Amino acid sequence: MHALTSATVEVPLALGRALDYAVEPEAAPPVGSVVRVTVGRRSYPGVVTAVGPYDGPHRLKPLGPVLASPLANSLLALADFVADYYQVTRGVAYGLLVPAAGSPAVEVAAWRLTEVGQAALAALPDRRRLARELAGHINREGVLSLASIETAGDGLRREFASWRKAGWLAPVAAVTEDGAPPAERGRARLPAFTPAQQAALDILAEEAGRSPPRPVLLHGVTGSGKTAIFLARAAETIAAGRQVLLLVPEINLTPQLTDWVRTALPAARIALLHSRVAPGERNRAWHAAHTGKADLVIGTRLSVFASLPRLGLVIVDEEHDGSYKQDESPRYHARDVAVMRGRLEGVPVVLASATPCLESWQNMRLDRYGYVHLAERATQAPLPAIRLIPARGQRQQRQGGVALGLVDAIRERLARDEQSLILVNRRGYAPALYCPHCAWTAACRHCDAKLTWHQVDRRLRCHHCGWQEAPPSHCPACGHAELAAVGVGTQRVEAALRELLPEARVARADSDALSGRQAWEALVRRMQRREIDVLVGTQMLAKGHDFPLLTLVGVLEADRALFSTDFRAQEDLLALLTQVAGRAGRHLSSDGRAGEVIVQTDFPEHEVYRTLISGDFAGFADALLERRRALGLPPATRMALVRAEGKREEDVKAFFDYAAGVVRGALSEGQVYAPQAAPLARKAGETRWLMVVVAPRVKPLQAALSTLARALRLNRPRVKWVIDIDPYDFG
DNA sequence: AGCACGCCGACT
DNA sequence: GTCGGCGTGCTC
Repeated sequence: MHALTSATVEVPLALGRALDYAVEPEAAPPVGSVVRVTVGRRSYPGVVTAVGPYDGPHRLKPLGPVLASPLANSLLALADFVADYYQVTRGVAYGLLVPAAGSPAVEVAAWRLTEVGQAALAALPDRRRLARELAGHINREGVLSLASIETAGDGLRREFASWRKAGWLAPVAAVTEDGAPPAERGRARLPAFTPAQQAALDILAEEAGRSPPRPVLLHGVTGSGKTAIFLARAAETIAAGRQVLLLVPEINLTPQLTDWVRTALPAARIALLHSRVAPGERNRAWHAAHTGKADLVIGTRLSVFASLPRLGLVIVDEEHDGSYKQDESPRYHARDVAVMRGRLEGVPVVLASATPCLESWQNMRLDRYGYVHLAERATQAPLPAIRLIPARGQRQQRQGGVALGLVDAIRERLARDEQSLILVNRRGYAPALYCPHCAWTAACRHCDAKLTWHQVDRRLRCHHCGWQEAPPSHCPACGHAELAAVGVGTQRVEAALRELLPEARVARADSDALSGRQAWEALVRRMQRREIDVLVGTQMLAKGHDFPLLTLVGVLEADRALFSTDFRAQEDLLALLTQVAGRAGRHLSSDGRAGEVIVQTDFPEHEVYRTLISGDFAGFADALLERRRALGLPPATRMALVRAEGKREEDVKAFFDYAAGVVRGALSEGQVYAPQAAPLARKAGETRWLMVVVAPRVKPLQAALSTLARALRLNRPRVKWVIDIDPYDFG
């Protein structure tokens, strides 16, 4: 009987254990290697966690190809942390570490011009600008280096792809990397720093020199030059021969930031790792990071797990942004994972924001984080003027939800050939179709939600499950003939503005009007070409491009956040308003005036609005923190949510009877709140409940929930359940 | 997580 | 008579 050798592999499935594969003893890949394996009839990337003799009962399948050399132990430790903390299997957590496309490292390092290509190029008309540009990247030996493509723009990459398809290029097997020394690659081109910026930079350098370094909160008002500061740190890190990880929120802003980074760090080798990058490209970027060929990785939340063997600095830009929290399993928070990664690797972490989240603020106050505050703008442009105007009460003075004061302000911009942006926190035309006679409202038959009236195609839509239907001609309850659309959504605002300002070119930007990236980019171009005077849209406009001629931002329906059931709604509103204020304030108007922000509110005395005007974020955050402490809410405590949904309500209730019992028995300190119907108690035909668990510290919370997770995986309940640690979404 | 197998309802 | 619902069990 032969002694069989096996490699134990964690696969990204909710299996709860690793699988063994047959390997040749002398050809076994080392622990930590990324490999491809077959599970059932499908193939997955996995991570080798052990190699040794096999004496188990299974008939082993052979191990697939090795996709990448071993991941660092610190990275495996990070995944172990994620598995324990967020209650997912080790396999799923390890799945975050492997390249999404999961194909082996590209062997090709460069491309050579073929004879066909040479001939074609010689006959190329001058007007093919992109082709000419790409040809300029070919060196004297007729070789086009991969690096020049990786750092190129979309257009050039498309051109490159078409050359390949046409057979103009042939692959060249791996050539030596371009050998610019780190000092050169870490060269920075940044504007001269103000004394305040220089002081901030000094503190960051000092904090980075601590051993071990602690995370630093880089808190700076819009326009204070935060980006320049962390890029200067990035440059120093690269010059020292280390790699930098720059996390950005999941937004359309990435191309702009990327351009900025490329200008500031002209010689750095940059890899982009966000979901919009095509799989092949992402795979290449992953390997560039893993092999140490990339100096800087820019990416969204998933890239917090990028393999970076020489990691020297982690930056989380807009650290308060909610898109860092994944809302599907594994429900990790990239900011928190970044902080943990910094701790595990002994690397400094910079958390940058104009409106830090309370979690980070508290850590700063407790001296767990360093603090750098930039209170002044680095540019000449003054902060935009904030104006609060009444939203309700004067019916005749507003139309379609737009106050006449705001309409006048838009008119002023039209006269000056400037642009306005109107933010409405709700899409559709009106959030309800209402019978004025009997108070009936159109409701979704699958959810506990009202249907939204969409005027554009005259349909009623559910924004929670996608259901749509034609409107009834008469009230189904009382037969009344006239149904009224009540409330305000983007479509109604758009319609109202078209009517009030017939000379204005009005466009709408929400998920109904813009599906996909092209539509968004087309809109951005139209804005840049001044083909739009007034842009009406949802929050998606708050982030995003810089429009030089945008001098007015109007905000409608902001007060809704003040009455939200979400305890974080107020800080989120302040962050949103601060961000949109930044949209208006980037540049001076033609006659030298600052941008203006007009918020329609009936609560001008509310602390969110007062803070927006005063800029006293510290006072706001400290007061909020005090209140959270009094209420026993995060970040003063740690919270977890157990959520479950099922077709039958009794199943869901039975589940929570059981789950509540398990957690009550296992929680040593803290509190298990009674299970309750979720805010949207019925969604897409499913009954949804949730249970809140709070503890003064993470450890007991985590212990109790891992007991629950184990119990639930053992005796599978008849409902879909999730455990959400540090929840942000209570829907 | 997928995917197959398996046993009970409304339809080409 | 078949298509298809999701309960149960397995993946090396």
